[in-house]
Amino acid sequence: MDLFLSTFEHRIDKKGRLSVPAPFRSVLERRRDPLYLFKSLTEPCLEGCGPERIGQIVDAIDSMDSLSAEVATLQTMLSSAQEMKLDSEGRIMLNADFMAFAELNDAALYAGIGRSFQIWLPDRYRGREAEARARAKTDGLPSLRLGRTSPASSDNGSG
Amino acid sequence: MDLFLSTFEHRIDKKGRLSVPAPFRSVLERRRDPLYLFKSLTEPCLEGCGPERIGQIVDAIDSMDSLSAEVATLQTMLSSAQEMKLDSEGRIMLNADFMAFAELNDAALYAGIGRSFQIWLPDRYRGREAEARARAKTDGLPSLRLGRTSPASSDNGSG
DNA sequence: TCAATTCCCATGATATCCCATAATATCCCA
DNA sequence: TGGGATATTATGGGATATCATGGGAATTGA
Repeated sequence: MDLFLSTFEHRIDKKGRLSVPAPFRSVLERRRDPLYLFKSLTEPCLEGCGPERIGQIVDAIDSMDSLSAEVATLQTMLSSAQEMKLDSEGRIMLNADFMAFAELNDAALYAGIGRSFQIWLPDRYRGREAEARARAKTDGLPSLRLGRTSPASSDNGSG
Repeated sequence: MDLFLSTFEHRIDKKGRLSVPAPFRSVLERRRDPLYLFKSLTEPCLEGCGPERIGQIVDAIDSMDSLSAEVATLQTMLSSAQEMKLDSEGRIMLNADFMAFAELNDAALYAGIGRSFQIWLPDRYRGREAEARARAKTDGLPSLRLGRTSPASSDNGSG
């Protein structure tokens, strides 16, 4: 079970190139997965994942009423998704749309969140993190049954 | 699993030519598929796909009651469909009917949505995208069982 | 013959390849 | 355990290939 964890801040050079953190790369390489990025639907950041998540969205669209609002939403996700090709140094190039959406300029922060990761403007991410920690202090933790989920799974269902 | 993803905005030159995005072309070339375009039934845009999707529509018609309204609807899709020939630079020419239907003039936006893609008037597309994102923020994401969908796999099929 | 296409070539912008380098992490062996 | 040797990583730059786009010439078709 290899996951995207931890955070990494990398520079975006003047050609627009951005290194993918080596630990994330090795997760993808181990699975022989290409990397997909798409614009988050709810936050000003980019989401990174492997092909299985993209496939789930494609299949969900096919099985839903094509006139529904949900399908339009899923199509919006797909039409912002892109298979990223890494150069020989493990870098990606963010297109202008991605850069503008996440308001990136010369640096980006990767935040691993398990099965996927996010790419943020570093300062904005750190602000959100501080907010989340403050909320946890006042509101308490979400109900997490750590240490005991369902007994069955070889693949635990934390998503 | 090669899919039509991401968006591309291209110019329509004064001869009426429009480049097909290189990533879309390579999906079609890899499969040795011709490109079909037809008028969307539900939106003011054109739909693009390979022959397998056309075949699905034909098969669906064959299996349905030939007097039903659904059959008439599917037949309408087919009767607007056209196999597009690409020139040596990978461009297509949209006929007057297609241009008028999608209200295109000097630019077009391709939106990849997995197994097919759409061609929009750029500004209109961006308006729709903004609406979809606003809706997602208020209504939440569609109920996608991410991390666990049906056991039927998504990653075969094309490769 | 005229208009509309198709073929072919040119071009600027941009992405990609390949190499270099500095900093850091890892390995290896005394 | 220490410390030098080696590998990995992030980053940068020049050269090359690809891509979108435009225009002239040849070809088609009515």
